[in-house]
Amino acid sequence: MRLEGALADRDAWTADRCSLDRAVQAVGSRSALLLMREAFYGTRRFDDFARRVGITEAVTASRLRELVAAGLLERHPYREPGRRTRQEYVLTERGRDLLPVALAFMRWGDRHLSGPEGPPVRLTHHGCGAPVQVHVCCDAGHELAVDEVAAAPGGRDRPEDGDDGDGRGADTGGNGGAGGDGGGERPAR
Amino acid sequence: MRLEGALADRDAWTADRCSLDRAVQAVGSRSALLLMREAFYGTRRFDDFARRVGITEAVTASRLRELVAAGLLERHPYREPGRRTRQEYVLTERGRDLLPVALAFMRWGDRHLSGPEGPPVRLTHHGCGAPVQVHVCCDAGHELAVDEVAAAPGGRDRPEDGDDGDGRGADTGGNGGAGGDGGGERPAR
DNA sequence: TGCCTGGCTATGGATTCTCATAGCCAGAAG
DNA sequence: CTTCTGGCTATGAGAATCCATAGCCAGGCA
Repeated sequence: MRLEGALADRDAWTADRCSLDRAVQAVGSRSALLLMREAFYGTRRFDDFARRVGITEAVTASRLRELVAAGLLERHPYREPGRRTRQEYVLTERGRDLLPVALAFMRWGDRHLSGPEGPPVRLTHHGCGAPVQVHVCCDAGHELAVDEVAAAPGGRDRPEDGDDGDGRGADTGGNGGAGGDGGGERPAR
Repeated sequence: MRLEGALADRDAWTADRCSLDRAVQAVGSRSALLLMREAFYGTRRFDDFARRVGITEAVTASRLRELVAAGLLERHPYREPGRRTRQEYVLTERGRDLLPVALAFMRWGDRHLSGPEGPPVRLTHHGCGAPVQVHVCCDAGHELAVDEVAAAPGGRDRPEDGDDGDGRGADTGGNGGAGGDGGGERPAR
């Protein structure tokens, strides 16, 4: 990784606003990540989360509350005939945006931590059947190795960067427009 | 996400060998991830790690030892003139493979957690200057949304990603030059 | 009315992670 | 030899996370 501009001297700046740090603090616990995995698998109900993840109901309640507070999940009331009203937990746009994180972890584990039996779950593209990967690439389509990534000081939006710098709520839902850039948004399908 | 084959009934199987879980247990702590971030930034020495990450030397020593044991970093002795021999910590192939995880977290934080000031660090492709993204896509080049990912039972075989546990060094995602590109591996747009 | 059940909460204790502080060791300096 | 310094380790306290075990509450059911 190459440090550019004001970042060039690594001792001249601190990473106190680091997005990686913030993200890890927000959703980096094991149980939170496993709950998100289940949400990606389609789970919506409290006790399904607890049972499928294999954590206690107390932890489930606590993490689910945090994930809702952080905006990754939303509570929606539902009611089955003859049953009382319950809450289900559904992914928000922000929660869905965490997919690359979950899959990147999963793929790394597949590659480096699965024993001779191989990985337990295989991911493919439902449309074409090809294996799923998580890539680091630039908007021009090049895949990058570590030493091809350049880090420069950030700041408010620059036209180039394809996404809303804002954060909070600004859903990328359907393509927030954002950057003129002409790339980096939703794929064709 | 679509569950296929034996996975279709989510209550008929348990995720006890889950790669995501294993990966998180192995390198999911905040300090470990931040140390890896510093390693990606180019840091190699003990006290630089401690100071730049902002954790105590005790934690630094402990995590660094774990990361070496897990094969993400390697200790190499070095010696400056007039100084005694020291150890430096350098990324292994397995450690470099964690880049998508770190950057996926970072990008998510950039997008959803950075305040009005915007993200503190901007990542670009050193070669072409375009912003860096982390994509979930299939080998055919399609970028995938959550509901396009299919999960099927895994197992050994599958030459492509069946890479074993001890595997260091293998592969690196066939791309090597990557660059050739012109449309090959990139997300379809 | 009273009991039962599914969904969620509360409490206590064991682990794990982190910080703060102090200590150890191999050379360099004197 | 003694002292100093950079690199690393050890120890104990506090916080976060997790498990196990109750407990509560709304509504269905008898």
